[in-house]
Amino acid sequence: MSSASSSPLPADFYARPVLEVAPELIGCTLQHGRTSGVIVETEAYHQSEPACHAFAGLTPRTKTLFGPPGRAYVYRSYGVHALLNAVCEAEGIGAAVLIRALQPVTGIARMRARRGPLANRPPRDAQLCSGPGKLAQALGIGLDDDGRSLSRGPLRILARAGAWRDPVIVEGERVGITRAVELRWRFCAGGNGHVSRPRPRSSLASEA
DNA sequence: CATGGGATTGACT
DNA sequence: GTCAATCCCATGC
Repeated sequence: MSSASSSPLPADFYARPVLEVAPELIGCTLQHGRTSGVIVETEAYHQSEPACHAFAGLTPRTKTLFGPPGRAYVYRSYGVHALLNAVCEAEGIGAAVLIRALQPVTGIARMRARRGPLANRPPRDAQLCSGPGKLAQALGIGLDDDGRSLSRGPLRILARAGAWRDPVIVEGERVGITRAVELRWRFCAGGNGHVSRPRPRSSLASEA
């Protein structure tokens, strides 16, 4: 019937320029155990620009970032939140796509339980995964997942399917960084209500 | 060994 | 709009 189950993206999908991969991940499904959601917001990072962790070179923290493509790079932000990235380009090059927001699909009750009572206030589902720290908490992704494959095992990203086969994508500037702020390396699903703030400026005229 | 910064979130003015 | 919480790790003495 209409619920087409799609396949995990192979490692080769990620072995390309990070600026190609980042927009193509919009509409794909991130799955961890029984919880999953459609990716509606991403950002690209590359060792050539100073907002990327790899800019300073290979360190213990960024070991995974320089490793083979198609794996998860998970690190702690502000001492509080776990952030999930998909490692891209060839091994030895530090590049990754930060997964910033999901539209929840399965395991929503479990996501609400993990996120706590704050996420149980309306608009509930719009706030469940509307940020990189939020989605990691909702899906139970932690530092333990650093280095894991995104093609095999409990943590996977599945190819676009169904209504998400050809999404409208809006570009904008990356969020929460202090350097290379002018690069428009943020990609969002156009008009989607599950994107994090600030919502990107759409090129479409304002609606009546 | 001490210090400072950071790809965030939630609470508050 | 502002601001603190909180931990990993890069840097420097």
